[in-house]
Amino acid sequence: MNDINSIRHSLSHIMAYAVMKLYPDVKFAIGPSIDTGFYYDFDLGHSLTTEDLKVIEDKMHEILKEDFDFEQSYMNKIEAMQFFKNQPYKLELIAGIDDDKVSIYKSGEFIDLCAGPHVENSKMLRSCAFKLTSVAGAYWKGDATKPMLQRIYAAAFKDKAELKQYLFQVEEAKKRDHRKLGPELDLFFIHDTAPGMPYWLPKGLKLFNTLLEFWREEHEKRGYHEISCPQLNSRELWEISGHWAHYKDDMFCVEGNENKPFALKPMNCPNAVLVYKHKIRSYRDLPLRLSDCDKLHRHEASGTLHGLLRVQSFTQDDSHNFIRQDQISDEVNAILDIADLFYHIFGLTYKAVLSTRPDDYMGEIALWDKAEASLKEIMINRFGKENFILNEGDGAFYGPKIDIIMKDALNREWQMGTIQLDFQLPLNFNLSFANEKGELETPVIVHRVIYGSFERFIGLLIEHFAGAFPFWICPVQVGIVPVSENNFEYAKKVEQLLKDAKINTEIKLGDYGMGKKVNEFRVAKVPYVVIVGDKESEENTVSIKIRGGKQVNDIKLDNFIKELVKLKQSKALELKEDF
RNA sequence: GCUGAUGUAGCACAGUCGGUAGUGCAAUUGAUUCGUAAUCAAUAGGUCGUGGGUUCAAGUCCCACCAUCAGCUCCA
Repeated sequence: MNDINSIRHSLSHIMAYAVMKLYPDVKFAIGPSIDTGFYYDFDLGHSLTTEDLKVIEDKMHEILKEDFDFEQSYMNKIEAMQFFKNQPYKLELIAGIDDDKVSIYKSGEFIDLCAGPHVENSKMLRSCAFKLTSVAGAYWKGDATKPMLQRIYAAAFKDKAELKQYLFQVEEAKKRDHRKLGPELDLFFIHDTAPGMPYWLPKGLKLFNTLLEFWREEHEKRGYHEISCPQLNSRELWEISGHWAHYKDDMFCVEGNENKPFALKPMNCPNAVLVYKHKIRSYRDLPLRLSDCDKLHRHEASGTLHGLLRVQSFTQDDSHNFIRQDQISDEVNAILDIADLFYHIFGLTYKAVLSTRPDDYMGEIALWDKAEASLKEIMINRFGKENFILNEGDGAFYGPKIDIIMKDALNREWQMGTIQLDFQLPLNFNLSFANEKGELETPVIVHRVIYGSFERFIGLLIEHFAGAFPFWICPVQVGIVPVSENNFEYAKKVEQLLKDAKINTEIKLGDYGMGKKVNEFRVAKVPYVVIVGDKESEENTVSIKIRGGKQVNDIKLDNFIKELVKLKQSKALELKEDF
């Protein structure tokens, strides 16, 4: 009965009790349990600081010394409204309850509108461990137009050991944070003068380009045609596409010469549409898949930026597929196949979400219904009925969509790939193609990305692998350490041969000890450190230290290179350890 | 954008009651020519995020702005 959720939920009531004692005028909102503890939202009429948390936490411990039951009782709505007459948020909640019977919990002097469950008695919470971790603003009912409340978050577990373990895990996860690892590994940095616009360093760009190259190969095989379009477009284009009306606050605008306003493109769609319109199209041209990896700029609210995961300048691995209505199912399936391939190669797991027609939809309802039915069928066939999330009414106004969600090191969710059907843009731009009878038909546009954006995907990869990437995407695949200056010549020969074989190689010819050089490569998480001394140069071999610590000696140089080329081609997740 | 917090050398950090900034690693130079997680020594490096204010005196106190961090909202 006293599962961890009732414990956490009960502790949230204890916290509310403590806040009530410290701030008698407080208005209570809601206080649920969450994965790692609980929170409670309060309206105090003023904000809380970190110091206040300590006071509240002390008060909670004081309350827990008391001995009281968590008593459930019921009221009808009228009684409840009367009882909570000074609690506007509770009144709103009561008004929203369908049943006339309302559940109330009393714990000590604190009485709350609550469906439970709770532990039976405050004694049962004494052995538990909790820590108030942060204060944050949170909008009432998650609505930015409603008042901002003060939310207190707490971590809570069955005992001290579990809490300590959790706090330790959080610290460990922070070490995987791409914002720390990325600059440390010389992949990228972000300067204060260009918030949310990453600088790609040589190693980071190498990784970026490896992903891009893989992407190009796989998409060319599947009938995609890459294009590139203007970064700056006249405002007129955005007015036709409808973006100006909906999106102008998020666009970086440029005052053009001769009073012609321009804006940096926040998405590629209108340009792709112009490429489509560049020629008269026939049904024989469809599906026409126009992909592009141009840079996009979106002005984001200042508090939302997050390393590479939420930036203002980024590169979607975009494509706009122009198809006939009866090609929707096949096309979406083919795109999901690509997504499977790409995520599988990196060992990434994901969650798929189908979002359907919102209230403010545009277009023909029959087309929506048909498209949604086929998307649903695809999802059920691929993931099983229970293994995808259906967000009714959460689609874009122009069409239903499938999103791919992944988690970062700290379990925060990020949208990666997305497949969006669009019935509206073809109408805004008056797109057409000639069918078999020579009549004009309107195509459907599928907007789709697989990585999502290279920036976000790389951010996630850094965290997923903690910087120790699979061999084929490592910016430095082999590090070379000569034992002494006498071995520089042979070391350079090894370097040249590896480079000829297109293996990313770095050599350390500095005037300092080899131990330090080996360590530098270890810190940089280089998969193979090649050590060459007199013995190796005489025998034309290498000794290697493999990432993780294993050592292998006396490997024939030509064999080593051959094996690395094979490893690179295989795109294996694991390093080869036997040579 | 909103709520709270943070900002000292490339990085990690110290700096007490307001008295004019330090340590380690990295860098540079010299010595060392070395067999696997960091050779020794010396040197250099900072308008303490930016701009105002209080004060005889500000890294330290106050205000504004910028950036970052934890959330909320939004989003690839």
